Amino acid sequence: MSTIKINVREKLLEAAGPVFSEKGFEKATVREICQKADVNLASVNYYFGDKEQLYLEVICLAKQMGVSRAPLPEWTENTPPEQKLEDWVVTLVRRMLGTGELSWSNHLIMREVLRPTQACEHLVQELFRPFVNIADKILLEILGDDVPDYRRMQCIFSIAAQCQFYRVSGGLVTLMLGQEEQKLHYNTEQIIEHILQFSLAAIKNLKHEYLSSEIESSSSLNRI
Amino acid sequence: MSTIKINVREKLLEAAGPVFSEKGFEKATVREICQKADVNLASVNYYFGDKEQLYLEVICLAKQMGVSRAPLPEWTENTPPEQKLEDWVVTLVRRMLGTGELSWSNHLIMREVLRPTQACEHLVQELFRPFVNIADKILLEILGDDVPDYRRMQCIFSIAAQCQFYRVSGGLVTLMLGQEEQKLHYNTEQIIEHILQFSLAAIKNLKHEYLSSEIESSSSLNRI
DNA sequence: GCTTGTTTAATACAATTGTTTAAAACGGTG
DNA sequence: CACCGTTTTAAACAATTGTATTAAACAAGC
Repeated sequence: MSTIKINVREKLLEAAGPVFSEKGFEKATVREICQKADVNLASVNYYFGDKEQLYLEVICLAKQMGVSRAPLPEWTENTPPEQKLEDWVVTLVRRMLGTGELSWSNHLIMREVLRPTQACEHLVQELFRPFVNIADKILLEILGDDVPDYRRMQCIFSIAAQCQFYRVSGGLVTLMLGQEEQKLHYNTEQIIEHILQFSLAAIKNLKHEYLSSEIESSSSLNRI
Repeated sequence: MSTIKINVREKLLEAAGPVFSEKGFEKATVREICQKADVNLASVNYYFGDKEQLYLEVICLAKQMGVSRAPLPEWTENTPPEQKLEDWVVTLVRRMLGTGELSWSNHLIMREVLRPTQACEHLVQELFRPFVNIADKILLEILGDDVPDYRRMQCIFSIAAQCQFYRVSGGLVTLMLGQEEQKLHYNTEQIIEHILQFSLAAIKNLKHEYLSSEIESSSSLNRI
């Protein structure tokens, strides 16, 4: 007797998430959402005013789920920065490539990244910028403060770009490789391992570059 | 007397390119295209059958323009592979981030990458796979054949990912950085330079990894 | 000049969209 | 039971879409 009467608002929010994520704002229809939520067609306008307001609330919901779904692990004072960076990348890839029941939130957030609306600014402030700031601190630990700020940000972008690639261009990757090749060498764990190794090498090289330019002559070990 | 009578077909193709690129297939309307082309509404169906056929022909046109717009430079036998890789990256970034009058073709192709339709398979075969094969040969020159094939492909994906990032998430980058910061350190040339340095360091490290694992024990079986 | 095939034009059509409306159903409260 | 505010329902509305239709304009050949 307690669950048969669920709030219509909640039913709408739950039903709208996957639909918006799959179809996008424009192609998603109020009729399909209401049908999936098993409520009357007029309910969206009754409870949310219009379709766009419903969308904004769904985005907010997706943001909360995205954080709680794949949280960063706890670190102690002497956790090495390389370990932190690995955790950070793992978390990012998990959030981006996560599959399963709740993956609609990832898709929806990615849609906002690819084609920002007014909701994206909210995501930047509440989700992206804090997450990037964490990576920035890690890189500061690894690189030291001789490397200028914008160079760290470029590295963060390069890492995030690789994670994003497999989410965004997954269809292309499937078309480029055979499907058996993809299943062999492109599961989530191997993708993570490659991104980490690739990026860590580049970062370490950046550090050496600034080290050697500081010492100038004595260091003969610049890696390239 | 010669130019006042342009083919209606061509007018439609030229007008449809920017519209499809800006709005996407679904949101682009036949009415807007016909209005921009200054032809009658029924012309699309008369010359192309339906909207989708027009779209396919526009994609084909975009592919041709994309290649001719930013071609790869000519190489001689003794062009060093690092130079080739730089040319390759420069070409890819130019094709992806290219602005100006003809940039609608880039946008349109990127739309196909992000959400592949049947037209994408054509793009893979005619545009992406040949271009990736070139990079694969370059990396083979740099890395040698001790590095397995899929590792080269992972590197290519990582490079392409970084190029794609600034095209795909340009709006996000603008939101994350201040606009003045973006204009300072994120113009095309600096993006290219960073991607090159970042990726080349990672690739060289990969080479050293396989070199050392080869030398340290004569048996070549101890990869994992 | 008339005929014939091709192109252009204006309009109509059927389907789908978000939104509104007005009445019915519901749930307490006196 | 009667009343009243809230919620739900079915239907309608206005706008927009791709496409079809039908007739007019045109060009070319005889």
